[in-house]
Order: sequence, then structure tokens, then C-alpha cells
Amino acid sequence: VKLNLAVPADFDLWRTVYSHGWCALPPFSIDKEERLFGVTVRLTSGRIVHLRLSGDRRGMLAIRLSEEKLASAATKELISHLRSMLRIGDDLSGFYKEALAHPDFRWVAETGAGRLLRSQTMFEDAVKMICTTNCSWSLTESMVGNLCRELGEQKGGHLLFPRPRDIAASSEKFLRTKVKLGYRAPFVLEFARRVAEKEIDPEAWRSSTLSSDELFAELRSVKGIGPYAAGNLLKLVGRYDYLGIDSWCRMKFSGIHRKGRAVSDRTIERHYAGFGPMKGLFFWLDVTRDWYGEKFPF
DNA sequence: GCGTCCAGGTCTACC
DNA sequence: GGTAGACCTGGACGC
Repeated sequence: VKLNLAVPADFDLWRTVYSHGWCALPPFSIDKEERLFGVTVRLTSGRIVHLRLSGDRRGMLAIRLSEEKLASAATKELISHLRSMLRIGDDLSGFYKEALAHPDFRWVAETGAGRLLRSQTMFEDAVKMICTTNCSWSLTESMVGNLCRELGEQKGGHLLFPRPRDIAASSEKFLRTKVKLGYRAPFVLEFARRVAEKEIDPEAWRSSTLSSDELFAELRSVKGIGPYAAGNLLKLVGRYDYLGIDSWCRMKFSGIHRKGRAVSDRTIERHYAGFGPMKGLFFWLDVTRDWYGEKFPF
């Protein structure tokens, strides 16, 4: 099945795909030769659908589905997930207006940058974020790949991220030795169990009416989610008032603004303090600016 | 080949 | 509320 989805004029598929590292982790995939973005989605019926997207036409997304047929309700659900993952409904016009006022950030509006790719669920985003902490990117890829292969599902060679109950049914030993989560294993297991038992509802974080400070505190109450992880998860629910600094950002900031000299987080905080509630997005785009000159940044 | 260091941090214990 | 030390893993680095 082929579908066309209308998107806002300022939406750019590849800027969104390469907004951060998630596009390199399953259930996302990139076909560089065909210039297609792949994603596998689980519908509430349990059906698994693989999509391949091309964004060559401005204002339109061309979608190819792995299915021969799909009922209209299922198609509607699929589109809804896609819009959420690609942040198609996010209104960035205010942000772009503000960006145009900063000479160093005019490129942001011109290139359609600023939509940060997210997973089908907030649970998946949170577990992946824990898997980025205190390790190299290659280890993050290994942990997420192992979670999908060992506990998720597969269809047609396409991996799907495990549900909370799939992880909850495993054990700390399995997560340590097979999935290679290391000391993160008890954190991920406890989080998955609390979500599976409906003690925590990560999906509600996306529409929470709490203030950002309160939501930040709630995210921090999950073991394994510290200031870095909470700050970046807030960005994935559309709140950009925390920076979510890690050593990679620190190094990039130092190269861009301090000639490579070591910088403290307080210095970085001060640098973006004048950017208001969108400072987290200004910060992230600043340190990833060199990605936007590349066809495939990684 | 082997030991050490540290990375896209966080927790706990202790002050 | 601030800080030291421990923590899994694996790749980079020095010897």
C-alpha cells in the first residue's frame, strides 16, 4: 500500500530523522542508497507494520507499507503514531521566529530543524535514554539491539522494541548477561515492572499538565534517570527548558564557544540562559549544527 | 598482548 | 545541597 501524508511546509523529513541518534536504533532504519527512512510500528490490534518513507516533496510525505491491505481504522492509527514520532503536529513557528532574531540561529528556520524524533512510546524513549548513560554510543546500539532481539518481536527481519511487560517478565540476570545492560539492568527492570503494573504511566508525560520543574522531578524519581536523561526526555515531550548536558555536548560546546578549553555546566547554563523556555532546543541545535551540512551525518 | 582509562551518568553514603 | 566512590561494558590508548 502507498500513502501520501500532507505535512507542514516547514517540515523536513531528513532534518527530523537526523535530529539525534534515535534514527540509528531499531525499530528505525535508514536505507542510504534508496534514501528511505524505515520504521516498524505495533498497532493496538497486535499487528506489526513496517513503513518506508521518502520526503523528497515539500509539504508531502510518501509512505510505503509492508501490508497488502490495511483497514481504515488501522491506517488512521498508523498515521497517528507517525505524526507523533516525526513531531509533524508540533508548531515551531514561534521558535523559528525567535531563531530568526539570533544571527547564529537563522539557519534553524531556513533548514526546518528542531523536530526531535521520538519513539512510538515514551516508555521506549525512557529505556533508550537510560541506555545512553555513561557509555559509548556503540554500547547504546548494542543494548537497544539486544533488547529488541532478545525480548522484542520481529517481522520480516524488522525489529520491534519490547513492551513493558516483555522486559518485566525477564530477570536482572538476563538483562545483565544477555542484553548487556550492566548496572543499568535493575533500573530498567524496576521501571518496566512499575509501568507494566500501571504504577507509572510514561505515556501521560507527553500530555502532562505539570510544570516542567514538576515533570522533571517526576522523571528523576525513576531510578536510572538523572539530570541528563530527564532533561533530554523533557525535550521529547515538547519542553525545552532544561539542557540535558552530557560529556559529548560539553565537548562540542567547548569546541564551538571556548576554543576547546574545558567548560563547567554552569558556564553552559549561563550561555543559554537568555534563550528563555526554548533554550534546551537552541542548545541541542547549536552543538549539532555541523550535522545539518551533511547528507547523512552518521 | 595486557593494563588502564573513560565514555552522550546515576546512585548511595556521608558530610 | 554538595561531593566521593562504585558501577557494567567495550574501545582507545600506552607500554
